[in-house]
Amino acid sequence: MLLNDRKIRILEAIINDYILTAEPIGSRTIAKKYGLGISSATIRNEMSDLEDMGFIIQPHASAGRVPTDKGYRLYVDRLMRRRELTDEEARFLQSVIANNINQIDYMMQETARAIAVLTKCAIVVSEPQVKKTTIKHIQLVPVDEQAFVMVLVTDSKVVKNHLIYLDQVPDEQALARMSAFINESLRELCVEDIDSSLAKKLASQFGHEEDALYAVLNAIAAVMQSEDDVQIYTSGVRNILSFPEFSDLEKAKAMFKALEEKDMLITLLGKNSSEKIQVVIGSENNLELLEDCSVIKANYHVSGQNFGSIGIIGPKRMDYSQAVAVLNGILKHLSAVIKALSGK
Amino acid sequence: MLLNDRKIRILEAIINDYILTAEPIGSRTIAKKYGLGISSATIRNEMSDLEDMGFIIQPHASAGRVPTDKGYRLYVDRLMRRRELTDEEARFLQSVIANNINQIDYMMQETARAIAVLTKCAIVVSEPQVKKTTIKHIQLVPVDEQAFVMVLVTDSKVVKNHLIYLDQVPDEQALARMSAFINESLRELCVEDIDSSLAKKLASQFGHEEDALYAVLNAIAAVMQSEDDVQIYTSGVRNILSFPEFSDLEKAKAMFKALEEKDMLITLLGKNSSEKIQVVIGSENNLELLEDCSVIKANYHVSGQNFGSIGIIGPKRMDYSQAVAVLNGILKHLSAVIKALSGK
DNA sequence: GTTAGCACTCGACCTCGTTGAGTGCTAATT
DNA sequence: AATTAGCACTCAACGAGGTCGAGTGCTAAC
Repeated sequence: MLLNDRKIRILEAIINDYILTAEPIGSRTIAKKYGLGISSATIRNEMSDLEDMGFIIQPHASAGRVPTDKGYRLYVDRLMRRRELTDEEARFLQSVIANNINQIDYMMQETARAIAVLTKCAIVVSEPQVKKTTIKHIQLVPVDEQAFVMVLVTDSKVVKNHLIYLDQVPDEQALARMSAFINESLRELCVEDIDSSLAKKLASQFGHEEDALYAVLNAIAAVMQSEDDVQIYTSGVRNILSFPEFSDLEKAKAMFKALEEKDMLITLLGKNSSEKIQVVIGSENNLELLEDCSVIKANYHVSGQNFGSIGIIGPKRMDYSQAVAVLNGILKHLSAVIKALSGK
Repeated sequence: MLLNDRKIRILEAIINDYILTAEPIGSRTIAKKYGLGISSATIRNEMSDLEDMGFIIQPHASAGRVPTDKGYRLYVDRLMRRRELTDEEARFLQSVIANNINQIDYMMQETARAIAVLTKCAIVVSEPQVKKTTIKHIQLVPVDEQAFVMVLVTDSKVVKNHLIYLDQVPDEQALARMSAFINESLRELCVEDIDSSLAKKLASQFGHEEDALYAVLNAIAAVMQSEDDVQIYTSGVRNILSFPEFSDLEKAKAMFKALEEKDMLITLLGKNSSEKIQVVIGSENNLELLEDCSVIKANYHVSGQNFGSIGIIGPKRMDYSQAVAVLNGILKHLSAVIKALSGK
């Protein structure tokens, strides 16, 4: 059977209406609401065909039609109008990015919150993994008689703190010397390169304050360890309560629970590092718990560095065009801000 | 009317049962389930008295009784069995505290998450305010040609990072000198003491690299500014969905929304800094949105420093004894860990 | 190929009677 | 005087039955 132009127009009407109302839509409604110049009976025949082709389905015998995953896929690929962000949306996103540029690992979380506000969807963010990046600088900063801080800067400008407690904290000068020594030894090393044999070698080279040196190297390893498994944050999860598809409390609960399962979210955001925005509809994600959801996701790279991934999770009838526009907007603003800062 | 022993035992039975079942409880049930040795008719009479005294109430004419705020208050003050944490609970909390002792500002959030798991309630945490504490140390750490990090350590061991972008980043030695100079000038100063006149004075004293110095002082001010309004975090908010009192979707939504209102949460946690655990029942908190909830809260001080506050929010029939035990446990473990670390 | 007409389906909603848990009151019992 | 048994009454919850309306598929006419 051929998917002629009229069928497409009808399918488009069904999907647009369903996105708006979340109610199954019947032939008469289409005839009345979307002046296609044909009668409801004709539309009925065409709808029957569309159902045979797998684009729409009847939830039960005497109900209207609802788009299937295949229907949404066609919509996203061919029918959806791609739009730009409104000025207001753009300004909002830009301000969030600009305001958090001083704490890059925090920025993605704040951005997620902003997207949640704009799209009214749930947002998942994964942080960049430190182990893939190299150590740029280490600095030991005194705190008091029992503790000092190890500050670790990676080449992707992520800064991590780690308090180190010790019976005998070296004085400020000693800490500075040790910082310099470690920096000299570890500069540009990948975080993965640090192991116990390296620690031993360094300790013998440095020759004194062994306790402190070991503690620092351990701390570096600990930071690495904790960053080793990807960090995942969610935001705006409560937004799903506003969607009628989750007005069943059990479904809502299941959804909340699903969005707490880190492993699943990692799978969801995926490992591919394409810079293109991806739309995953319903069961395409192969995750049973989220088969009623769609995900729009993107990876962020700035000058070749991975800043993490963002996924927008909503019901299958979510506003795809907005979601895509928002992710595109972020991509644009992020590079713009970074470029402006690096002064070129 | 006198609140005699028998009335108290009946009230206790009602509250205990209601905490368990969330259903209004009638005289016959009490007679059967809690062998008090009196008939349901007698219990009916006593319940009628208890209602007159304001301890219980009938939600509607032919229903059983439910405790009032006054009833819960009596329960918490006089009837509730105070219990200790189980070994398992204690171990769990201790491990969370110990594992995050290296990042103190992060520890409270992780602790909140742990409490949410234990109590199945929603948890609110407020961070300690930097402006009340003094600057212990500042360190400038190079990142790359366009940026360096200002690391700020407060006397309560909280460490804050702030990336500073500049056309001309001073080299490592210059940064070190500037760190030393600022430390010398600001040591033990309260964060509130830094203003533009001080900045001018310091800039003229230091004499060179004015741009960078101003940027750093601004950054210090910015950190102060952002910390100026209390930071509030929530955890385990979705737990409220499991309580039957919020099985009405509208109520659940209202609750979610309420727990996003920062101002309200600040009011809720309160400004008083008593070290005692406080129980606030229902409308005692004077917040209409949360009048169906109770809050158990505590402030944490270690060697006189405020670490922030934690509030456990649940329905009025929550497990008060567990909530109190958990907060007590945290208080204990926190001091224990800190003491162990400071080596005394 | 399109449309009007019609029988049919089925969820949503309303009404109404039944059930059962609960109360308060009164009179009998201890 | 306190307790209890008994009874009439109340009311939410539940299920059965009925109506309504939005929707369909099919057939015959245009």
